[in-house]
Amino acid sequence: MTPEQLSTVVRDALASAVDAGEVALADGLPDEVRIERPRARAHGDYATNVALQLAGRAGTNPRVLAETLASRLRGVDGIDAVDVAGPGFLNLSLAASAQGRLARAVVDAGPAYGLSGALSGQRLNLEFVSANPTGPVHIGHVRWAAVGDALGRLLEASGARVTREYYFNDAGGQIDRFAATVYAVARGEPVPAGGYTGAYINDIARQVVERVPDVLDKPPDEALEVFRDEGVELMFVEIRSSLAGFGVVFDVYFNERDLHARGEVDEAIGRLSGQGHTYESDGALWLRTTDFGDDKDRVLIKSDGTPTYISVDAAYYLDKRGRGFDRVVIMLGSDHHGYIGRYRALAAAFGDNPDETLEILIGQLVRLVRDGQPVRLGKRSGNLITLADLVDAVGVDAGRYALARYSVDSAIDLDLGLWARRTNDNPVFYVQYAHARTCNVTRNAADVGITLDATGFAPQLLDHPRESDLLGVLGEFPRVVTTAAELREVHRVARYLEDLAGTYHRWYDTCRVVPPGDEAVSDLNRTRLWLNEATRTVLANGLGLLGVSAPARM
RNA sequence: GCCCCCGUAGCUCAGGGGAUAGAGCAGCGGUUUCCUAAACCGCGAGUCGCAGGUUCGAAUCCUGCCGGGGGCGCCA
Repeated sequence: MTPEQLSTVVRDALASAVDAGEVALADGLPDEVRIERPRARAHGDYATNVALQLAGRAGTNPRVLAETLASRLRGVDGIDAVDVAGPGFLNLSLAASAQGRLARAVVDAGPAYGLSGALSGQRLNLEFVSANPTGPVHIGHVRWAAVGDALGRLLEASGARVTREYYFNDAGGQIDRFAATVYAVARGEPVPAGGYTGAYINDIARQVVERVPDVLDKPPDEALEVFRDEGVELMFVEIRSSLAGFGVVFDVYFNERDLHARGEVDEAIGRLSGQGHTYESDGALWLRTTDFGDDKDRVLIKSDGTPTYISVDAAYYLDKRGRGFDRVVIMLGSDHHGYIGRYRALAAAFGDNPDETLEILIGQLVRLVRDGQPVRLGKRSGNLITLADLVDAVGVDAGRYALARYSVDSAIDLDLGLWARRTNDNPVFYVQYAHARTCNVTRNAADVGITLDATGFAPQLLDHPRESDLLGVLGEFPRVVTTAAELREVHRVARYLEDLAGTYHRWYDTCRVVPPGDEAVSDLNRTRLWLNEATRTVLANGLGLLGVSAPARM
């Protein structure tokens, strides 16, 4: 029996008590009865505080309500024991057979175990990374590369339709400075003020000259354009390929230039003006974002006649909405948190309810540390550490896992020494090792003739406390996935996997699948192989959600 | 001055209002004629920053304060 099924059973018991007139609920039945795994084994396999929650509404005291439910639950098939404890908790213990059947259900579901329709019907646009094409992807972007990609997988697993999108700022002043820098370096001149530094600039300059050999003979204006177009293109190819090397591929790479070229920026400004949300002052056009909760108004068109980034963002927001997304999710670094107010104001100015159509996720700073000292210098980009530097130092799996295992609300220091280590103080190896171990058990079992054969599956034999523990953790997985998706908290999956890995290792230590020595193979051995395979399935599915590999051998 | 995030064991961090606050690491002590010891078991370790409030019940929600990090352009 899964926690979800148990939850339904308890709700049914409540419903029948209401029907029988034993309980009167003012606002009707709750939609869902929450079932949790109690920390202490003495409190049963599962517990619910439903009686504590509803006693007030039922006009009775919690223990009385709990007893009413308990008497109805005691007869239910698969439930072994029901106790009322403390102020009114209902502690439930399952029969081993009812709990054990989960092993087979998980194996039968395979890669689908953990998928749900919790978010079905939602169309989400996830924008993340969106690093400017003026340099390589650096550490400031990498957290969202790992977390955003994993979040996309989680949302899809929960039934949402997701588009991953990269916004490519290929217009504006920073690109002008980038082009000027590359042009200057190609001519052997010093980097102009406000320009970019780093070894990658020399690479780009050299490659542009290779692609357009006569570029330096062109008139400066023309040459600058070549450096702009070619340089940005080369930079973008590098960004895409470094992200792909990190396992992050976007469905849409959106060019800012297209917004300008298609007139969408003018259109967005026109719409805002048409609805009376703008005014002129100091020669600039302002958007009255303070009408929508922002702390000050924002400039849409500068006094020199060019649009600000807010105008472009307005156009981009409209573009996304026009493509049919219910919800526009944007993931940004903490240095952009001030952006939330104005972006929400934009959505509101367009007549949307930002609580429903816009979600801005803020990730706190990531620093890299080695031997207790902050790592500041990257190889390719002078003062910045790049994605490639991180992958060089710890590899893709450890990099992704390390970034995904902490709440994005916390600033983190990643210890490169730790995450590169192949020991169990490195959480990603602890989890991957558990997976490799399940595979090894399967291989050894096959050698003595134990295979996943339904005829030998006897769930009532999985009655060891460690088996109950393991089955309990396996049963939580679907809810961990949907909770993580709903809360946009990817780290919950990583923490769950660490819990599962530990529970598995403890089970493995005590409960053998392959019988020792010359002992005969029994149904217990055969049934345990199902449990082993169920664990492998969940470890693999969970690691897959994080974009981390699940090795069969280590 | 205003805004966002954080403050839990020596360290790094989990902990969606519930029972005796957890894990990993570090420290100390153990476990292998038997599926991978990259594992497992045991021990010690806490004023959940402080003060109020809401609640039957607060690490969790609210307010204020203290400490740390980050931000507040007609840059993007």
